[in-house]
Amino acid sequence: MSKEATYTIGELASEFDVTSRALRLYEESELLSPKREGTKRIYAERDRVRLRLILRAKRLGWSLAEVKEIFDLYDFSHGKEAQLVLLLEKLDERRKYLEMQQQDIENSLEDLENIAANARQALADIRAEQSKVKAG
Amino acid sequence: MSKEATYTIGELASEFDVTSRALRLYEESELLSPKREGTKRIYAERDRVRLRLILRAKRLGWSLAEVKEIFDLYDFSHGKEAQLVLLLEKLDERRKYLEMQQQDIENSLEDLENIAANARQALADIRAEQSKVKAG
DNA sequence: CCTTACGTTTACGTTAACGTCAATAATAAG
DNA sequence: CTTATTATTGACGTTAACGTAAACGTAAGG
Repeated sequence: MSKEATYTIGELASEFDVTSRALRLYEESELLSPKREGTKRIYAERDRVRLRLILRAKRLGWSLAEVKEIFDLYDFSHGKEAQLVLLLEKLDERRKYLEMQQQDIENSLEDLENIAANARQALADIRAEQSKVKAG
Repeated sequence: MSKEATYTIGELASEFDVTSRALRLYEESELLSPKREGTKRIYAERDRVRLRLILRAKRLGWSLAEVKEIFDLYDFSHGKEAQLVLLLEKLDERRKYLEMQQQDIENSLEDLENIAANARQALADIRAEQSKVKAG
């Protein structure tokens, strides 16, 4: 009996801090599929979940087309063997890329930390020198 | 005495699997600064290192402008206190974003693995059904 | 009834990161 | 010397992911 929660475009936009223009683009790109109430878009929980996924994917550098590919494979995978095989292949491909990114991030964090350590040392040196001058 | 290794644009391009057009763009964007030998670009080890960093950053979704910001801060940080403080702030900002991406990747990997597990199960079911039919 | 808020479609503008010529030069190989 | 190969500088084209503005509809509140 519990009617699922629904959202207007404005609500979703402000919750996820995106513009309604973006939400309309995601719909045009077939990533979201809100119902209509007259002319107005009504987003369901499913759309909200997908929006969260879209934005996470974007933070990792995915294009909308890449997100759509996974969504589509997932949506159409119920049944056919060939589709399932294809889905598994694509998932594996994505997994490998994510693991590469994981390594990239670790390396980046190391590099940043090394630079930061040097900078902190240089800063400490400068400040020590300034105290000496003041005290001298 | 050891003269450092140098590279032509073609060599670097093929080593990193990018086009020479991209290398020229990175130079125009002030990310690389090859010397010239007449009119031809001569890349040094420093450029090669930076190119590696650029490409890694790109895999993580950075824009060229973001890469340049860090390069510049790093290059100009030797000396001034204010610059060092700014550098440390930016590094910390980047670190936080990288950590968010790390979390995003973990979540993504979990999601992909769940989908894959379901797909493998569905595939196994289909194949078991097919064997039954053949055998029956 | 008028305003305010929120929504709609249509359509042109913008930025980043290259791709893709074209015309030309320098250099190496046969 | 001729021919590839590799390079150069323009300069225009392209795609993605929105931004932005115009012109309009609708529903609520005072």
